[in-house]
Amino acid sequence: MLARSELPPDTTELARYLIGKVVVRTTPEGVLSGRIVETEAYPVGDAAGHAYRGETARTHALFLDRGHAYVYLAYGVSWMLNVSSEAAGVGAGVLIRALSPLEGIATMQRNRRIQNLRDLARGPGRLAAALDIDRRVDGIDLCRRGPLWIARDAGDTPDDTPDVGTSTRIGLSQEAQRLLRFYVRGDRFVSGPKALNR
DNA sequence: AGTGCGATTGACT
DNA sequence: GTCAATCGCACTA
Repeated sequence: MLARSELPPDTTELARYLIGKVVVRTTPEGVLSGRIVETEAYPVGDAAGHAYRGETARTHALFLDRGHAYVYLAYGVSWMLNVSSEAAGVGAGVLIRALSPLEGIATMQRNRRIQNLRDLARGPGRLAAALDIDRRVDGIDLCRRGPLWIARDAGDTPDDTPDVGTSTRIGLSQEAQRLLRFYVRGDRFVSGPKALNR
């Protein structure tokens, strides 16, 4: 499990820091997990961020201390998993965009109703569906063991650092030019157009 | 109360 | 490559 004190207290640094960490979901079906291979930062003052116009019922979790889950429904279709990223009362977050599946792959395949490993958790809505994430886990503390938390892979070593690329964020009409997306170069579980993944 | 549109996806050409 | 699905905000009146 990650201690809150080790999370960089800055949204953009946290987005970079979370690459390579592991999202763990515990359900009655068993443990589901995947390594984070793609994130996006939505820092303070970002017009594309949900916290930009202040706290509302929906965005409450973005204003919790860093390391809490903010989960919302996009386009009425897909759930999005974010990690709150600043001090309590300050609204900002990191969107988790893709996972490399680790544990519980058969259950994820059932949750997604597909077999193809590459498409299981490649994209924010897909990863939420694979891990059975929805509003039930909104506001959960990801720095405590529970239904949803973030871990460091047991196999990680300091010299095992992935090659992380930076690009513009995906699907935005505002603040579209800012380089706030982070991804593992060459990883087949990263989403987005080829041009953004060099 | 009505409107516009979004941090997406899957089906289809 | 195009496009509809589907829902809940945020905003206007």
